[in-house]
Amino acid sequence: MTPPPTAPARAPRYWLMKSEPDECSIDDALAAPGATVPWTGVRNYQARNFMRDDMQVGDGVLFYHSSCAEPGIAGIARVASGTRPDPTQFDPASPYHDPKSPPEQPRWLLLDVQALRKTRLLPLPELRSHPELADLRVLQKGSRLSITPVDAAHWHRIVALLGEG
DNA sequence: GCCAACGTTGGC
DNA sequence: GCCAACGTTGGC
Repeated sequence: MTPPPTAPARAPRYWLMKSEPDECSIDDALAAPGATVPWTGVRNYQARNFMRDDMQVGDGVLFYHSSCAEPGIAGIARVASGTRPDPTQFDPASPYHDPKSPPEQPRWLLLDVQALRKTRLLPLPELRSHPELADLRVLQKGSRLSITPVDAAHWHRIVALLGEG
């Protein structure tokens, strides 16, 4: 078997990405040039590895507001680039500064996320009210991961709940 | 502000 | 490699 001349496009994957609206809300993302923001500040190896190994341009993103008065899904976005080093890790003035990250081998990565549209807010309690979403990662007890994979079935259900299905 | 859950660090 | 201590996350 010879490999195909171009890599076959894999099925799109889906992700939930948490953002504190005080730092970057869905409105902030939509207002950015090209509605695209560099996803800075990921400082967790599992989340970094998702970006590096599993996320591809075009993947669907549920834009989630966390650490705020009304946590929940606030918009739809897409992965808009591959990964590159997150410059904030080398900035002593940044809260994301990591003095232990070797510049010749950066520890932390980011990718671009393009906001597609703001949706109604789908609050956490409403997500929890749907039994078919019970194993959504963000609903698990103690779930702190800022980037989590979302099953296609969950994605389609949530998009429908957002009134876009 | 509280606190449960989690990830990381570092002594051994 | 173990594991206690610590710092952080994030809903409430």
